[in-house]
Amino acid sequence: MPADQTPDPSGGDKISFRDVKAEIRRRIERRIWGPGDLVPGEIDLAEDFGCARATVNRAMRELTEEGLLERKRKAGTRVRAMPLRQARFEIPLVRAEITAMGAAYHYALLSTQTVPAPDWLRDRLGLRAGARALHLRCLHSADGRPYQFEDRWINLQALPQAETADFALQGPNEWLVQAVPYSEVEISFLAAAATVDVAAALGIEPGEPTFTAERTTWWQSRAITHVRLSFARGYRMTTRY
Amino acid sequence: MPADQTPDPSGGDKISFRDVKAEIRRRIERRIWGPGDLVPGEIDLAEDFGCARATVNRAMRELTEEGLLERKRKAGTRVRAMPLRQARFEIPLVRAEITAMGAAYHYALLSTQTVPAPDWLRDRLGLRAGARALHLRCLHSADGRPYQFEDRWINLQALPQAETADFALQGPNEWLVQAVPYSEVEISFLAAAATVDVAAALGIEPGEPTFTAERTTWWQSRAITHVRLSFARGYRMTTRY
DNA sequence: CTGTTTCATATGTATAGACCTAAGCAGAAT
DNA sequence: ATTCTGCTTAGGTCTATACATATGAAACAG
Repeated sequence: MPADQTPDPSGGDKISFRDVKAEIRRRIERRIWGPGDLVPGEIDLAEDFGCARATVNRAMRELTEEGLLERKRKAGTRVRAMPLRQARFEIPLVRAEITAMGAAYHYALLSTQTVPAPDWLRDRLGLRAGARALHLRCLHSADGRPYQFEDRWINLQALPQAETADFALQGPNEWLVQAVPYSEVEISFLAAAATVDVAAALGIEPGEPTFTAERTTWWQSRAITHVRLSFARGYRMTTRY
Repeated sequence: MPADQTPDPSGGDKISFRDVKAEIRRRIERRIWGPGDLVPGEIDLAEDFGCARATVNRAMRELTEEGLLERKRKAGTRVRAMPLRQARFEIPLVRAEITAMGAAYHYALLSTQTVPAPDWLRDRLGLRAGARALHLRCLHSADGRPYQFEDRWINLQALPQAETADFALQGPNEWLVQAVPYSEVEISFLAAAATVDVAAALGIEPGEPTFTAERTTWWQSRAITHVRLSFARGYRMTTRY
């Protein structure tokens, strides 16, 4: 995780929790406190740094959150023997992703269909037999070139208003965000061979490796939607930390 | 992000920042505070909830961190119109990943070679012409089945001790973690067609879609290592939030 | 009408003090 | 030796208070 973005308030005289974080980081990087070592308690550090315990506490709490420290009551705080490598990916809406690249965003609805949910979908979303689902296929383009193919299923039991919504102009993702405020999500990434229709939509060869994301969304324990996103050739999901 | 893991301290009488978080979450989910709305100030909320401002502050700070709120001084706090979808992936060592599945971990070093860094690598790591690099190829297996093929390059200028290290028993990843404490990382995920040697190592067909991670690591602005990890057929990287 | 200054205000953070709680440890009881 | 019991300790959190800082908005100047 990058350093905090607030500018260095080094003019100030009081010690900030940021200063404490930075100093602890430094001591870990320089191996002054080696992996697995027990670090001094909050009270001692507060005294060393000339600040309140709460300040040290916040610094250490955040460093723990970032994977550098391990804390346990009574046992004290230790430098993680093996720093937790964690990456955070922002999952923007396609529109935002494309316009952020400075490209023109274009959306097209390829097909809509209300059908009985297939078995694998019923299984995935926990629907009863015979449940109906809305099946959408869309294409998102950047500067006229296919960027992402969206294959979406919406649970009509949970979201009946989806059946009458118009997805010709607004993508289902954007419609859903305004229809369902906040939700539990399971997302996975995988490499898949392009199926015939994915290949046709993206303008690639069937069987080509395709970076794919699958996302299932629940709201208050009810499955709302399942989507499979297939990205154009050469797509990379990148982050720094 | 999942709810905090600490057990509900509902026996307590004082209001916890967790309670405040949960209640604010509820109000957002139930649309009591709709997207884009300005929410009451910390002082008002503290009064409402019957707790100190610091408690409300922590609750709102964390919700902001989690992408549900937007805060600006003087302007106040708003519900994010479009909640920031962010996923955090833990990048465990392969060993941990495999043993966590309950499978037996096995590591094999396929080849080691000290060579002049190829152009693409020099470019990637910012090395000068003629710089030497250590090139390793390894296979990580789960219950005897290939799981991940590792194609790693180590900058010998930055880490000369790598040349004499023994990677026959310990994987380069684990060696590096103990050699370089904490580092800046760029990681990307992509779908690639298996090259001949990747396919041979993983026991798949050349050209098969392969989930691939590429990671470059710096320490104090010096490039340390670049690695390309190719995962076995069917691999998925999954998370919930 | 536009650029500048001032002011009020919401958030951001530091502090001292208090109490809670998990958990390591030691000594007692079995 | 093993289990139980309490003491002690380090972190976890809340409170009340104070000051810092960014910034929207209003007052003001050109």
